[in-house]
Amino acid sequence: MRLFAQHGYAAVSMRQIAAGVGVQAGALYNYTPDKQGLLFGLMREHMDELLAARAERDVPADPLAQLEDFTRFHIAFHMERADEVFVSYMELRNLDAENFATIETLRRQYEDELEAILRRGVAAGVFSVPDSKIATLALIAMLTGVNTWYRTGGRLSVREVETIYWDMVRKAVAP
Amino acid sequence: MRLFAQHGYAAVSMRQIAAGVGVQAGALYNYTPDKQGLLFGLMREHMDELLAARAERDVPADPLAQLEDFTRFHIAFHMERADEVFVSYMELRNLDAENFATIETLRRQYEDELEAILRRGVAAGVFSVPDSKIATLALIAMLTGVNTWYRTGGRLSVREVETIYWDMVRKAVAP
DNA sequence: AATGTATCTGAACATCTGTTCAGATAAAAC
DNA sequence: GTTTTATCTGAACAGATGTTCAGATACATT
Repeated sequence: MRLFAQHGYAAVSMRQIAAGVGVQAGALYNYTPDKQGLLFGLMREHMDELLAARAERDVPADPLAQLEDFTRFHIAFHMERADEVFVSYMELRNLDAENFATIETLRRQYEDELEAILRRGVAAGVFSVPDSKIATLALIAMLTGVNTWYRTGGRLSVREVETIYWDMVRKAVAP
Repeated sequence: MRLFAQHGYAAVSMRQIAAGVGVQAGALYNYTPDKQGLLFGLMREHMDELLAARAERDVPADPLAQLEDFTRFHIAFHMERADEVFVSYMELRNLDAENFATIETLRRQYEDELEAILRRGVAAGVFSVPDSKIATLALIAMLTGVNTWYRTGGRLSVREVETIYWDMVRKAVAP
């Protein structure tokens, strides 16, 4: 996973992966049908864990608290899995049509959770967004952007970053 | 460029590139010292054009108008160069240290323009952001996210997308 | 028409690619 | 202690990779 994140799926050979886990290349084929299966497995696992972790949280009552919860969850989860996030966002094009569709469905599920929050908030009059679908994608892009600059050990804690982004998210959807 | 965007730098061979321009692989070496030089050339050209296009615009007077101008410019420019943007954001890891630093410097220049706008706005009391550097990166990530979903010929025009995002940007940095 | 310059071809190079598989090795089940 | 099962090795495979280069081709200048 670290190898894929650092060099890219296509640039990493089965022999490098095998060396990474201390084994010969041929042995990998006891665990994956082919190279793409390996990538797909990692991606699917990541998305499953994302949705599972999300489902475990108990949802607050009002949309504003739900949005804050989503924001903090998204940032915290993505920050502690920088490699997985990177690969899952970057290597989609290396999946064949079927595998791509599977991952895309999972991603859509996750996006739908945020969109549902926004819609409820708009209906309740506590949010105002020009277009709930676009707002969803815009906010997720903004939040996921943390991964491009955050490095553990920097001047800000995860909690502080959460708060900074929450401030902007809250205002962006304010009426 | 289209090939790099669709399949990724590492997944595209020199022979494929050559075929794309109707030539044999060897002929490419009259134009680039090696494969990475080709990627670097495309990236550098893209960043130069970005900064040049930005420099051509005459800047509005107040920070609010400047921010709107930046937002609309960024979206419009990035939407009409989907492939270049995609490659420039995705293939950074395939550059060696020196080339990477060059591109990174150009990107930083661009980000600094937005940050300067934000700082002026904060100083003038028309903006309020928790951290101007982070806000810069957050906004750029959000705006660049358009490239993940927008397809020409969809239900929204570029101008409409600009306006939708501008609404969210404006509110996100509001006092 | 003859020369010089720039570009392109097509083959060759050494090396790497994903994948397969017979046989070695180890662990588990009886 | 023997047999079954699972896992790993190491070599082999056919083909692709980036890059080089002598020679062909086309074009511009004299």
